[in-house]
Amino acid sequence: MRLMQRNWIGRSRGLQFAFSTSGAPEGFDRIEVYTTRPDTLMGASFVAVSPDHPLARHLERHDENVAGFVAECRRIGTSEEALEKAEKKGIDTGIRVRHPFDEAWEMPVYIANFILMDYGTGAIFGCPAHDQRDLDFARKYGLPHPDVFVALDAPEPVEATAFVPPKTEAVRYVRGFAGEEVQTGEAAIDAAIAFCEENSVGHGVTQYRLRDWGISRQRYWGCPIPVVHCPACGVVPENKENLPVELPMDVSFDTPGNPLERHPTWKNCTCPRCGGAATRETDTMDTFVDSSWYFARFTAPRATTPTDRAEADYWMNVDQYIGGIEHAILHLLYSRFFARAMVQTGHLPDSAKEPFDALFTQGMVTHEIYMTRDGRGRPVYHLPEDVEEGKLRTTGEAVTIIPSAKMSKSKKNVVDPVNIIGAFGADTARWFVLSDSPPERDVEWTSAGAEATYRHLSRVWRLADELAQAPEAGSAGEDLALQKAAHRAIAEVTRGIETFTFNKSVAALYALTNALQKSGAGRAARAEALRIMAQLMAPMVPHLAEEVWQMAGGSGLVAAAPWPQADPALLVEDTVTLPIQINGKRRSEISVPRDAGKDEVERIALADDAVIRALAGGAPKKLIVVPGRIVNVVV
RNA sequence: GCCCGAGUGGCGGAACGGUAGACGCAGGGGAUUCAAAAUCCUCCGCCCUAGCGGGUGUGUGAGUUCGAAUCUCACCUCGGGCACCA
Repeated sequence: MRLMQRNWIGRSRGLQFAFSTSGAPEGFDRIEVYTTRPDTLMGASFVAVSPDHPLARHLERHDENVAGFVAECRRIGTSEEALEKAEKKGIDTGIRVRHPFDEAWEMPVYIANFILMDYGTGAIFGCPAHDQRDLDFARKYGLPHPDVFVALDAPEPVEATAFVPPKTEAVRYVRGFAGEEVQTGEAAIDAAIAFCEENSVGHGVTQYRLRDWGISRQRYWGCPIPVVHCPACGVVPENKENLPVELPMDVSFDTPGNPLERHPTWKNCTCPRCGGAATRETDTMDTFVDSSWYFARFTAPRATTPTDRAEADYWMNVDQYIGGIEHAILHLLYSRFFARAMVQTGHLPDSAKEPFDALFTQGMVTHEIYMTRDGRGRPVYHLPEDVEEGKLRTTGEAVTIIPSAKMSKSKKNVVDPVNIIGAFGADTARWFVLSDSPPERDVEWTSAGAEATYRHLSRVWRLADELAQAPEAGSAGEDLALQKAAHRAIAEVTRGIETFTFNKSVAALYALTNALQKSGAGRAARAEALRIMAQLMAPMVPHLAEEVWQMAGGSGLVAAAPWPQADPALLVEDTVTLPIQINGKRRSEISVPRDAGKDEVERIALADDAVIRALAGGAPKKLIVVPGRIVNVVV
């Protein structure tokens, strides 16, 4: 998670410096470049700038060839996929630069299609030996590719494949200029930056990758952006007393597009500055803007200011964030950013700089997608409940089944638990949803088994109902056995809830139900076990739990009763069954007292039939006894 | 291409390096019933065996260990993210 965010932010440390030029137009006597590998400066063979670089823009106006090339780059440049497949191309500007360490060393300046204007300075120096893109480019245009460093074990010069070892790996520098001859890339980079700073060649720079942080969307569903477009004053912010600008309710979605665009009374307004006729911004904010700070707002939902500091101080932080992995680098990152800003503006306490104390990443619920096509061949999606055996319920038309994907309203592959609730009740629906899959995993939705869940809950109710018929007193042994089972359930259900493995909690409750059903315990012991069961299942099946609680003699509401505590003394067994392995394979098992010493376990194990057979009179080569766990005999 | 994550019965899934498959679903057999529903009992990874029992088995291949689903390395498949970032 943190790694994904780190990659997204794209922090890098490098060197920024300038090449001095010759033959360049006025105002371009220096070209600033940025590199994360300043240690490869002696392997430079060309300089390349982005088609959007000021130099390229300048040349575009004076040179037909350049204009043609740049236009071509822009044409391809729109689609990311095209960009990926596009060949590395460039055009020689005729301009030359001098190497910062050697006045006599000249290199050509290209405009190249693979250089991005919005990262670094929009200009690079190419080091073909240690960058595949640069190497492809250099080979295409017949430029040299001198090695800067070689592998320690196989010092071969670079040919078709650039030599790019991890920065943590030590290599031998053959054209180094700072630091040791043999050093890691990391060390060399640090040494190179230090060297360049000392010699006033350049300075170290930490870069962040900038990505699309635009917040506006052309749609109705979102907070209006409180900005007014005035023909006289231009773009004007709405006055504070008019905030918030609220969405109009009387909109229709009959025609495609943003309804705000064609809403006359909302769209037309007066300019907050000059009072003249103006129009509102019809773009709205993406929902991530709201979701990035709603948890802070929730601490004081009726406050007239964004937050109430006393309330925020009291309630923040968020104890537990639960969300899908798709939020990892979007919502979670934006929220952290917002929280930092809100700490600085005084809306949140300092401790909320990181607003979430814990994160649980839940899986997605998936379902098949059912599709037909309309008269014009456009896809039409259908709800699962409208489809039966591959055909539409209404018309009998066959549907195309698209493999399972995350549920989405637009694809209509959503299911509503309302069917289960209608047939079996809310308790069954909740238990069913929690029972099988651990929540961090993706699950294919199926309602198969809902009925079985209902049968199980009925069985629990029946067990409570039959309590009166149980014998007044059971044997002490049976009573104790049931008590132990109940306390084991307390331990397991509690652990399951605390670790979000609700499926394991449910499994433990099944086990307790089975134990109760088979038990010969007396009425008091059964009632106690039932009360514990009611408490343990209350979070999952609150209605049934209250009933069972009452039937078993609980007082008040089970929801108000304190969570039961497992008695450690009841969690241990007096005798344990130990598996016996012979050469690591399970061959037998023995029963020993819980507190049996190693010697005693050994003695019992060596008396076991299977062990005697395996040893055939000889002595074991080795005997491993892990108390309470296992015995392994090596022969 | 790079970076994460996951691969266990027919299915959902359990297993601090210590009896693989808990618990559930589906399925088989039986009891009860005139019959059914409901309920209860029982079996249930695969192969061999009449049975007792044996072999084999956690994506594939190696390794560490007395012992590996679990740890290490390589590979395969699937899912997700990023993707010319100098």
